[in-house]
Amino acid sequence: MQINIDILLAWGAAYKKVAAGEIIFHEGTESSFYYQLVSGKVRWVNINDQGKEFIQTIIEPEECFGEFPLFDDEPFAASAIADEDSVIIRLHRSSFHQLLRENPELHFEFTRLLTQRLRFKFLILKELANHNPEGSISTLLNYFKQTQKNICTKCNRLKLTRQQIADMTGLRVETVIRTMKFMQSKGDLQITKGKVYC
Amino acid sequence: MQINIDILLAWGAAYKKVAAGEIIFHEGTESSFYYQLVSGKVRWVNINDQGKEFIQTIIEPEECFGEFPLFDDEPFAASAIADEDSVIIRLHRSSFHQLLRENPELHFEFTRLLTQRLRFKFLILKELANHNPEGSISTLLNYFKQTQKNICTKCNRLKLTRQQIADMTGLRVETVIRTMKFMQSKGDLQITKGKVYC
DNA sequence: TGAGCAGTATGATTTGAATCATACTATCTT
DNA sequence: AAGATAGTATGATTCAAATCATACTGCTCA
Repeated sequence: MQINIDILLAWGAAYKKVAAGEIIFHEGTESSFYYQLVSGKVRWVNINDQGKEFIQTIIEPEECFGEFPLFDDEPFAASAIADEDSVIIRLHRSSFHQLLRENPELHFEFTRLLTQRLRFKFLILKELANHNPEGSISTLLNYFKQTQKNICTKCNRLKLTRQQIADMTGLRVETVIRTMKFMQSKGDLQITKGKVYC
Repeated sequence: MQINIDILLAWGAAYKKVAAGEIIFHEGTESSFYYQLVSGKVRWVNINDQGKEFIQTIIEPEECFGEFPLFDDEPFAASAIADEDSVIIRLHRSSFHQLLRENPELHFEFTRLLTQRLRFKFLILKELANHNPEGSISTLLNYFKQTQKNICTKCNRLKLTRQQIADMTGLRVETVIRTMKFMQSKGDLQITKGKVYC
């Protein structure tokens, strides 16, 4: 879900450029803005004491992120880091709330987005709880296929690294590599020159 | 978050009694209703092929559940099962949508609820991904404390069984029992006659 | 075109949660 | 009050993912 850039600008939003690797906001800090990605790629991520990352969501252009504080007045639940040079746009929360009040259809779209994100978490959690790497990876890839995210719709090539899959499933990269090889041997997916085709 | 019973009734909602163990709705089935628990207890749960349960949320009186289909037109993401004889109330989706349209403040409250639930999933997922039973259990108990759920606010006694904690963290009940004993030995919590005090 | 680096892949070992089995305790029901 | 059952607890074993180490391949950049 995205809010049309022209609408955001009309309500006072401002662009911001971020460099690859730059932290847009930190988990645990307060927020006063609505964030939307214009171009580039951002990962919405938790980092533990050992520096290990858990990627909650990979944000793509036109998608919003870091919206929790706007609705529950709590700090950020995860950090946002740019995977590549990116452009984001942000709107102050008071303007954002007013925008929703004056545009109920937009509010419904937003509610739909939160629901889709919550459903995704239900899906991933039930798989993680099964302690079955193949199930977790399979479920994640199926989700990407259905939502047309992170997979090339023309050639079905997975656009993510094994490490990113590992970071989204709580598994180790070695486990993801071996599990995907196994899935290839079963015919569940194809691997050519290291590239995965679902 | 709850919608006042009188409002629900005024908009055409109807009560329904469910017996302990009764399945209110099944994962994967379609829905046309908004559900709210009036009395009793319900668990919102995924059940895998081996019959193992993953409890996504324990629903308490005045809380709604099964709301995803209302906003994203997809089937139920988990099943709802009554833990004890309960009373629920439900409103047809079209009336529910109209109720929100005519009451923007209610819609905002609902958005806040979804956000809180999403934040809880972010929290549990990042802990599960760390493969650290003590961290997962500790985080869950802290969450219950903060939200005053499942813990007696007068004596701090945990109202859930070890099995329920296991079902909410993806761990085995033996692991939860041993980990809680370990946490007791560290002074992180107290156990008296099998009862846990946080 | 070649060097360097990111990403993929393989092998060996460790380890802790799962698994299986069984006993004990608290609670409920008659 | 006693029997039955749910829940807690303990002990032993298994095993698959984590961990550690190292090699190979594809891609980027000069």
